[in-house]
Amino acid sequence: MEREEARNRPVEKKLKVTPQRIAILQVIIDNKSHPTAEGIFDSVRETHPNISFGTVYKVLDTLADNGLIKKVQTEKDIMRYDGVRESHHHLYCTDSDRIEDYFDKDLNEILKSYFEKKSISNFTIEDFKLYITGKFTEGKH
Amino acid sequence: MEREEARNRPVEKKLKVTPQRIAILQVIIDNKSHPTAEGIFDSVRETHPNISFGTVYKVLDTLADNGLIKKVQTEKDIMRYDGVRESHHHLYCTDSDRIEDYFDKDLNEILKSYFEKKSISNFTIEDFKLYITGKFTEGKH
DNA sequence: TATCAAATGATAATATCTCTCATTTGATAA
DNA sequence: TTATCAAATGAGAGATATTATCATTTGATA
Repeated sequence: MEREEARNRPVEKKLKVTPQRIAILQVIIDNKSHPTAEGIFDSVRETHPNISFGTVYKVLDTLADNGLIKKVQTEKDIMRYDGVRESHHHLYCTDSDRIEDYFDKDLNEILKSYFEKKSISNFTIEDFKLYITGKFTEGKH
Repeated sequence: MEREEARNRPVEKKLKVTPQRIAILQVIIDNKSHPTAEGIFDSVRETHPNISFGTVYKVLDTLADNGLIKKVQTEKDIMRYDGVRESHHHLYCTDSDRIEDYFDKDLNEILKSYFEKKSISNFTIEDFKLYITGKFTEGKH
């Protein structure tokens, strides 16, 4: 699934399409659970046993700098990475360290129109994201 | 200013009121710019030359665990701390590493009523915060 | 003012992430 | 297809933020 995607994203930004970048992007795109650099490293190692940690960090930085993936902060001091590029919000569980994406077009509209009317002095808004903290309840979670 | 505050907060949670805790809280409450652990350490050292880094981290963790201060994530992998306890949002500058508090009661109301009507499946909301990214423009910033 | 759980200070250890640089490689054009 | 070269990689050292350990000290309570 999404085989093309991992190859196409670097091209968009005129970045070299290396096997390492494809593999790393593939992991992030397939894995919806916001993996850490270490998790990505472990996964990529399965198919690229020689890739180094330094490369993983550099690729992640490059991809994030070019907006091809997003860095996500956690309560802990570990970065996580998100391959979803459409505007979305995050659900943070206060029990576990889990983060889930939250898509809500209505909410996006409300926020967008709110800040079209109301500007913040001395600040130009580029983007906003809602961090919703709480607890996952029963069910599949 | 706010001299009592730093003494009272630990009492609320039945934490021991130690000089180190008072000093650290004082720095965070006085300093509106979301200081780092290092910045806090440096400030506190001026009045408590023997305090250790480990103590600063432990106090910060204890205070944050008890909700007396808040941990704030940055794009970098450094934690920052916020002494403001009333509900507020954050402005992130994409140029500098600066974070500013953003208070907006109207926005809080809109979000609150939105999520009263619309629930998220399998998730119980405890709190939400809007992370607004953009750039500080001319003026005092 | 005696007691003791809790907090502190000193220091070592861990973990995440960055840097350096020699080598390799993807993209471009001859 | 092949030559060229800027850019990317791998290996390993290094930097920095944070945590752990533990003997000593201290704040709160009785």
